[in-house]
Amino acid sequence: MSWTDERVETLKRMWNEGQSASQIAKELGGVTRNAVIGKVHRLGLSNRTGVAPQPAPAAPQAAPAPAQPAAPAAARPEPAAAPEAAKPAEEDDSPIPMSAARRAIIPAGQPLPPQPSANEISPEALAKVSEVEKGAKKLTLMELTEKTCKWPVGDPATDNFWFCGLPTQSGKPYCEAHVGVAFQPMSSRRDRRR
DNA sequence: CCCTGATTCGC
DNA sequence: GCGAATCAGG
Repeated sequence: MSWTDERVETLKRMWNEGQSASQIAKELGGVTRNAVIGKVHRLGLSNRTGVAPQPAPAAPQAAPAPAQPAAPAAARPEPAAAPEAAKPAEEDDSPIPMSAARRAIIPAGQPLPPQPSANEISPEALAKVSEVEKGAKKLTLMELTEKTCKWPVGDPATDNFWFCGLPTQSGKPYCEAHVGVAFQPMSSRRDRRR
């Protein structure tokens, strides 16, 4: 397999969606996670943040060059992300707008099984879950394995029901995001690494 | 042991 | 440019 434009595009999209290299490799097929990571580096997008920080290579500018109003060079707005024409089919692609993903998921009345005894779950975790569910594999009961997140989504009495299916982090039954809401430590633990 | 990304280096 | 092997970490 080779890196066709299409495959590279998928790679970029998934990488920016926060998918892991192994997941991307699985999706693309014919490549290993190493290949994916290697490509990611070659493309120079190891940093998943949408906007490149740009280490300000600005020249020291010894002399401010007073005279000569010069042209309105001004600051470079940095085009940043292009509008990206929406794809016809395919799922909706959101660049992780943490702020917007703050709706009340878990509307009262819905049969949410592992309903955490505690009523307050970290908003971060909730946001992450709603995010993750958009990209869930939507597995059926039979498709679950020890490595797939078993978090149920939707109403079991309707067709709108599936299991998350994303990779479990370790020996847990859920993916990282769902572990976050499934197991709430005795005391709210605050630790943000990375 | 499962996984993650990062780096190296022969091809 | 590519990616397996390896490294470093959770």
